[in-house]
Amino acid sequence: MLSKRSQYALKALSYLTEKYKEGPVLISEIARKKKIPLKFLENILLELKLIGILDSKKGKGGGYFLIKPPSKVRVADIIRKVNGPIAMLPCVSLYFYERCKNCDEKHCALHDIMIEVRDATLNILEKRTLVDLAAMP
Amino acid sequence: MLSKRSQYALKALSYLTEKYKEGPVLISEIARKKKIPLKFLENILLELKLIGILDSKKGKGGGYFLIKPPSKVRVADIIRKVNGPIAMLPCVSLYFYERCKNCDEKHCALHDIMIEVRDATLNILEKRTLVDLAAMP
DNA sequence: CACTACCCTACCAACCGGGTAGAGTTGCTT
DNA sequence: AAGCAACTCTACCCGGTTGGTAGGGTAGTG
Repeated sequence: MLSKRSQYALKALSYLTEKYKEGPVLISEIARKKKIPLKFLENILLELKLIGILDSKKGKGGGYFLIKPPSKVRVADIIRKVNGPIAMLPCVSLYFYERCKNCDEKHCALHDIMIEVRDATLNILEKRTLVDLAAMP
Repeated sequence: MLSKRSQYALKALSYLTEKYKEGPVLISEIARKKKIPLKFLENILLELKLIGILDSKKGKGGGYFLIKPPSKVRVADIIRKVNGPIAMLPCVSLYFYERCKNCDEKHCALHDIMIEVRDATLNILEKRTLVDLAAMP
């Protein structure tokens, strides 16, 4: 499961994508519309800014906004940065790889299965961007 | 990512599958061979017994053993019982479903993407059993 | 009797999912 | 130019869970 933090981050980003052309959006507006605890969201948006996905403007008329066009931001990358590895095991992660101490990867059946799962997942998440998240009928 | 607990559980079960015909296996043997902290493993095996995957025998010649043929135990079910939901969001989980407070599932693009991911994952994990975990060359 | 699973307590460090207070920056108004 | 309101930003605190380490006691079985 994605952490609450990651779930909220995705929800917030999808809202910011909808409002992409309308300039800065208030934290409080996002919190209200997406039903996210205000102070927690504040913290999450700050992280997304440090990561380089969002930027913010202080003072009246301020708020948060996407720094890049939504079509350039992949869902897989957001999840990796906010939640961590997408793979189920460290020894099959592409971006967070760690060697397995208790098995030989060449002869580990668990390893093979989890690589399959990882590839199937990435095949979906790396093709999707924020644009796909905001596609509302 | 799977929790350490789940990773250890899978490793332990794959070892018990290899030794399926040889009777009870000592906790200490599993811990040594799979490099799992002994006391932590003790706790994990106990849970697997309560869940109904293992049984144990005390005294000399005792230990833990599989209660069912390895071919009857699906990897997906082990993960669900030890780790929890396989899906990335509660609102797309089959066995741990929770309604989404901040979106309408019929019009939520995130929801749709995560259902795709879930199905791709389950398509692999529900076909695999312990037999596949122990397949060593 | 020795062996082994079982069960309990206590401790620790780090992270998660929040809550609360207040300081700092900016823009608008007067 | 001053002041206020609208905002972000920073910091600290809480209870619970994760992933251990360590130790000891109990009970069933060959």
